[in-house]
Order: sequence, then structure tokens, then C-alpha cells
Amino acid sequence: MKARNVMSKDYVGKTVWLRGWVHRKRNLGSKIFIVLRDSSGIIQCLVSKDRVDEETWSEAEKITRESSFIVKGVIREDRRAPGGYELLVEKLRIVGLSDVFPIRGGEGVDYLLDNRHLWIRSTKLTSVMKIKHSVLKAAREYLESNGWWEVTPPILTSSAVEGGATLFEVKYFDRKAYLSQSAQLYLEALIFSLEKVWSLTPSFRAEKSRTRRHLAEYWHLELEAAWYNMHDMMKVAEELVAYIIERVLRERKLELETLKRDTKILEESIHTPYPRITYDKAIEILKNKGMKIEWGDDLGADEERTLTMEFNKPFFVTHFPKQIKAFYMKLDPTRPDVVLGFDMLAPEGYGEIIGGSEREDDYEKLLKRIIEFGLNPDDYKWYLDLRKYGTVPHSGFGLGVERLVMWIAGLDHIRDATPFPRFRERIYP
RNA sequence: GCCGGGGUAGCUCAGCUGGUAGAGCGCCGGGCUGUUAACCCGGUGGUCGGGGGUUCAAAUCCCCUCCCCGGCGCCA
Repeated sequence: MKARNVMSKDYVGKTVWLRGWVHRKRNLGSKIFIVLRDSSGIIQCLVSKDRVDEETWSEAEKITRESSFIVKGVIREDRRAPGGYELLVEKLRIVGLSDVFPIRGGEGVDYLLDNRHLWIRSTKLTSVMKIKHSVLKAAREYLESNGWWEVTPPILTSSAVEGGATLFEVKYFDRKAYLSQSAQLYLEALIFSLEKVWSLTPSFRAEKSRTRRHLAEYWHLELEAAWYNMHDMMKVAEELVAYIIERVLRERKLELETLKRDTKILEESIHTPYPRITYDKAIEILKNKGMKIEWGDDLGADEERTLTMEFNKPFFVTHFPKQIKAFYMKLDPTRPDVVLGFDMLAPEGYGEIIGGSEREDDYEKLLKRIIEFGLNPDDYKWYLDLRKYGTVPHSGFGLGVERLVMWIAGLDHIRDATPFPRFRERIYP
């Protein structure tokens, strides 16, 4: 049995066995309250000296916070118990006695990160992990039921996907290799047979970022489809996100409550389509707000945050100047100074969660772009090949899973959207 | 990489116009039959991040260095 299940009228008066960990212990002398935690939640257990055998009593006296134990008792309703139900203990046995637990409450960020392997048990992080589970499950469901093939691109690669972003270098036998920062180029190769593909992989960025929105290692959900133009792809992006949010709202109500997440904007976000504005329009809005920005500048964190306050659901910004976007994005044929690219920004100040585009499918144009960006065409030979053998219009996007989770869960830092966050200054534990 | 803040007890912090350290919590011991981060009484606790300098005297002033946090840039 699990703690949450037995906390109901149906179980009152019934004898149950539970196993879990000591969440809290309060010793009153001849009564000991032990709050049991298992993967489902918590329940208070009452050990009363006059109602248990000597062995159980001495186990209860000895047990410490975070010890694992097995307990047998009768469920009863009691207004004084947290949650309204408690277990009146008959037998209790310690399985793994815990040393003094290093986390008590009130510790600082650094200390908690050093003790991440223990802090991971907290109700907050447990709730986030459950939300992340539902996010991934919902994404897989959506893609599965809409005809997308799941594929497994490589993590070890021979060169950069795009110049600029820093790569982690690893020893690869006698050569150098890099940890992938995007599966996109490989997904592009796979659309020639499967047409609609997606992958969920770790991506790595060796940037020395110091922000609440960056991880050195994060989970990347990427889609790529043949015959899709930018607008087809944006429709997929918004449907996917809306579906995920709808599922999380339904499945993870309790966890969102635990996190004190105000779900008003999430409820809005299950309705598509999402608003679309062009980069031109974004600049205009920002200028009217008195921000110092000129056409051609990339949207910085402040600008993004300001824009997100204009909407009550995720929205798209499209048609960015070509110089601030990647080489593989297709230029707008009606206006070659902008690309057929789009970002999806989450509201409430969260900002970019998706980046996507229509890809350049013409060999000569792509080659020209690669050279313009100062990249070495030899590194992209196989990628260019795709434009020589039955090229096809296609589009794709990448979603930062932790960024999406961060927004849905209402977190103030991306590190809590993943169990063991990796930053420049942190690889332990 | 840049800007700002910070490293003092196991944890969170005070002390910083120089006079070799203090609180709360934890921990240990005792008490307690309805606690909700239980409470009450007693006890325990420190190379003041590291190195160098000034001084009779440095947690405190100066220089160097390491580490962490927040923000920006970069991006998902």
C-alpha cells in the first residue's frame, strides 16, 4: 500500500502495511508521531507506548529522520492529523537507520546543491520530477498519435552543428570528438526515409553561462519533417505544447498545488492557436515601451521578458534578421534580409522555450550561407549532400525540456527542473 | 567573459571606526500522552576560504589567490 491511497474513508478501521522513510518525527514522551513518506505522499503514524509491544516502542524511540521503515497499523480519521487521516501503529521495524540528516530546512542554495543527492527527496523536487515525467509522457503520446517516428541520433559528433556555441571536447580513440549540442542535422538526414522524425536526447553547451535559464547539460526534444513549411511546423509546436500542458494540468494537479503554482495562464495555454508576431513588430512594441533596441539587434533577456508580459499564453516571434540566426535557416524569398524562423516564448517572463525554422534546401544557397558564417564547408560535406540527393523543403524545431518544465512548474531557476543540474561550476554530485 | 554580492560553529547568520569570537537552529543528556519545522531545561560547539603584508595586536585594514551566489552576454 501507498500512503496516499490509504488516506480515504474506505480504509478507516482497516489494517495496512506501509513502508517508507521518516519525513518528520515528534517525540512527546509516551507518544511518538512519525510522518511516513513514500513515493505517493506522506501520512502521520502514531506510536502510543501503551498500545505497542516493547520492541516496537524501542524502535520508534530509536528511529531518526530519513530512516527507512516498515509499519503495520490501523487507519483512522483524525482532524488533528495532517491530511485528516493517520495510522495507529501496531508494529514498526527499522530497515535502514539514518545518520543525522544534513538537511533540516533553511539551508542555502550552495549547501543544498552540494547535498543534491539528499535534497532530491524534498517535496518540492519530487513534485517537479513528477511534472517532468508527465511532460515527457505527454510529448511522446502526442508525437506517437500524430505519426512521428522516434529516432536515436548520435551524442558523440565530429563537429559543431552551428558555429559559435561552445562544445565539450572529448577524447575519441586517437581523435577529438564533441558532445552534441543538437540532433538537428542528423534528424534532417532521417526525414528522407521517415519524413516526420523526432528525438529526445541530452544536449551539451560548454558556454560559461551564468543565468537562471541555462544548463550545461539539458534534455532536448527535436522534431524535423519533410514537406513542412515554417507555418506547418509552428502549428505542430503549439499543438504539442498545448497538449503537454493540458495533460499536466489534469495529471499533476496535486504537484502544481504543492508548488503553489497559479495555473490561470496554464489553463489559457491549452487553447491554440498561439499569437504570432514578427520580429519587426516585436521591435516596434519594445520601442514604444521606451526600450533601447534597433532593428538587427538580438532580443536580450530584458527585451524577452518585456515581450512576454504582453501575452497571457505562449506566443511566436518570427522572421528574424538573418545575421542573428543560424546558417541553416531558409531566407524569406520575399524579403531576403530575414529568415523563415520562429521562436516560441513562454509567458510570465519565462521566454524562449522553442527555436525552429524552415531549413535551407538549396545546395548553392546553403553553401553560400556556410561560407558567409565563416564555417568550413568540409565539415558540412555530408549535410550539404542532403541537398544533392533528392532535396526537399523541410522544417523543424527544438524544445528545451527543462525550460518548459521550469515554466509549467513556475520555478525561479532552471536547476530545479533537473535532478542533478550541471553548470560550469558544478558537476558534483 | 563582464558587473554586483558573499565565504565566521554541522546549518543560517551577527560581529568588520583593529584589543585573538557570538546568537538561533542542529547535536548530546534529561523531561513531556495530540504533536504539525512539537515544546521546556541543561550541555556541546570555531586553524573567521587560502597565502602574504601593515601593527604591540587582524575575522576586522592592504595586496594576491581560490570558491560560491545574483545579473548580463550566448542560447533550448
